Amino acid sequence: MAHHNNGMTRDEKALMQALSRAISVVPRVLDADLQRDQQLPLTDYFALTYLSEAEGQRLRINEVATRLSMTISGATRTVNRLEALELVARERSASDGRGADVVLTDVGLKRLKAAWPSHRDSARRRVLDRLDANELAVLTKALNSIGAEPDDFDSTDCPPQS
Amino acid sequence: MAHHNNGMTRDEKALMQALSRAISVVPRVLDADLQRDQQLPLTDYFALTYLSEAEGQRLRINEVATRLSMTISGATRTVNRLEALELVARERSASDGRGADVVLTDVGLKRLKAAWPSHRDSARRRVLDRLDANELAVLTKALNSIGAEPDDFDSTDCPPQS
DNA sequence: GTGTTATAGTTGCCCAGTCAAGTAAATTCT
DNA sequence: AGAATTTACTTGACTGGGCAACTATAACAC
Repeated sequence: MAHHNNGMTRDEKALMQALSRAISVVPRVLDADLQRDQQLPLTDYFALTYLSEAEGQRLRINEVATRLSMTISGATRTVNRLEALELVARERSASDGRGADVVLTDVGLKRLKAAWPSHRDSARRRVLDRLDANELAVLTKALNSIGAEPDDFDSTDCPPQS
Repeated sequence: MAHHNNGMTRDEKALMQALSRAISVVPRVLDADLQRDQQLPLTDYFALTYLSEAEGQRLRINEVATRLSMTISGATRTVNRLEALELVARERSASDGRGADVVLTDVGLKRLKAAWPSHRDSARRRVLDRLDANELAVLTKALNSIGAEPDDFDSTDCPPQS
């Protein structure tokens, strides 16, 4: 019953619990808010946002993937969805014919502008309003420092047993 | 009210960005670590953990769902997976025949014990080692306060701390 | 008792996103 | 130049999990 010494402390356990709760809950509620108000999935909204901020309102697929923290194939499918709605267009890159630039369309920009207030309010209600300035700063720094590989050991081979 | 009439401040934007990155990345890396080392999905690992901590090592499906922050149907499927591996068993509840208790089996407990060091190390490497004591405390509190509905939610959601 | 409503789970259907394999253009090697 | 390799996606197969509809039991009304 008791904690073993080589385990986590109570505080560490509490953090991991809080983290896994937030990880499940936050994206769901933000997405639900946006879907309800704007019929736009959160991922697609973010993709539009990143495009709107990009030079020439265009990004390569892999840049979309990076910004969304998803795989390239995931980004491909996201762009497919947006393209079907004509919120973005694919343009074969002049400089590199292997892949396409994803370009924000006028419709896409309008859609983004229309969705923005809703997402902003949602983010305030669900997240921002509940944090004071200090928490905001610490949280931002802390969240940015977790997750990524400490130092890449990708060449890990198969575990002992087969 | 703040002094920005329309958008978010730079800091607020940075937070939302950090949050959405962490939300994508953290579960993926923790899950990948555990799958690689223990062939056990993170969700299933957490389910086993909650069962091991429960009175009589048993929980109703809906309690599993609550702890995992997922829907009841999601929890049903998680339990199905675990049951197929014989890590848990369903037992029709004596007191309420509508549903089942999910009981941790001996095999399940062994599996959990075997997986625990791996998950602990993973959590340290990916998360805990990168935070100092103050960050840990602030982050825990902050993460616990975000997400849930502001309007109509039970104050039981705000966890007391000792 | 019978009928009605509420509750606990399960199941069918769907969607987003991952991985691995495939394709096509670009780059490097010889 | 042509072959080999690397890069930049795309696609097929699959998985996890959500929603809504359904089943079975329980509880309440009469």
